[in-house]
Amino acid sequence: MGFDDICNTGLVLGLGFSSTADHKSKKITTPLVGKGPSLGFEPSLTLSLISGDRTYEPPPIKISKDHQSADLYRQDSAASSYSNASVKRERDVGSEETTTEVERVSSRVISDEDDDSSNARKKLRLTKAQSALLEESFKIHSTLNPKQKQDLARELNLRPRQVEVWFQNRRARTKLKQTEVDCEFLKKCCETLTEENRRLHKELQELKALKIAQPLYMQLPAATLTMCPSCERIGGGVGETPSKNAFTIAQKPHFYSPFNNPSAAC
DNA sequence: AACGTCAAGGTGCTAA
DNA sequence: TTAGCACCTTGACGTT
Repeated sequence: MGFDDICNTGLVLGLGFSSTADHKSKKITTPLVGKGPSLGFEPSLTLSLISGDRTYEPPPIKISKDHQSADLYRQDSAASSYSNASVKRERDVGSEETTTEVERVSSRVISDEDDDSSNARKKLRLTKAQSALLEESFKIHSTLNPKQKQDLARELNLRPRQVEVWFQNRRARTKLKQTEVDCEFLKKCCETLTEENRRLHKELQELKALKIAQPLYMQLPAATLTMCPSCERIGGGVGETPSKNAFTIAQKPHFYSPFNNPSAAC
């Protein structure tokens, strides 16, 4: 069952987050991966009727200056990105790496001799040792103060800016991963609630049919019906108002019936 | 060739 | 004003 199918039930499932922390908050003190969904916010699901005229609108796409003058930017970017020789010397830095790591990085080195022959932006790859140390540090603290950054950069033979960028990207990856986990969790919630909704609709139809089938004199007054205690929580009537019926049964629309299976919520 | 990954650049926001 | 961050994007490189 796809998401479109879920959304075809005549109901709208709202996915909300009651945030406990501003998403722009500066400090993320713990890595989020693997801690289950919704750290820092509480997912909330609401089922409501489709209003009919609302469609999903993706967030506005930001058009950066890059797109307006792409070619110019590429030139500038290529020229500026690696103008700092300290980036290019990064390969020499991981001299303690194994032979496989040497192989891994060999094609990425821009030697000083290559420097003036090509302005092309070459991708820096961190060595396994560097990545491992960065990961280890990230586990301890996902953000760095300037001193930690300096120390780590010195230890890794990288520029502080590179360490900073690595942590920024690492946080972004963590957040993306967490978002995917949350998404899966909410999809499951959606499926569960859709199924519950379907079941309750069916139960309601059965109750209505039962009521119609019974002779009028056999219908019990409301006061004699047994209310399902757990349904105290499930509010909201479906269908006609009680005042239209021969009997006024209810403030709570859903009553326990001995002819039906009790609610799964019970 | 298409796609995924990731280092790094650009931009806007916020707190100090 | 500025540093630091999130977010978005680019481009190089590896993999399929």
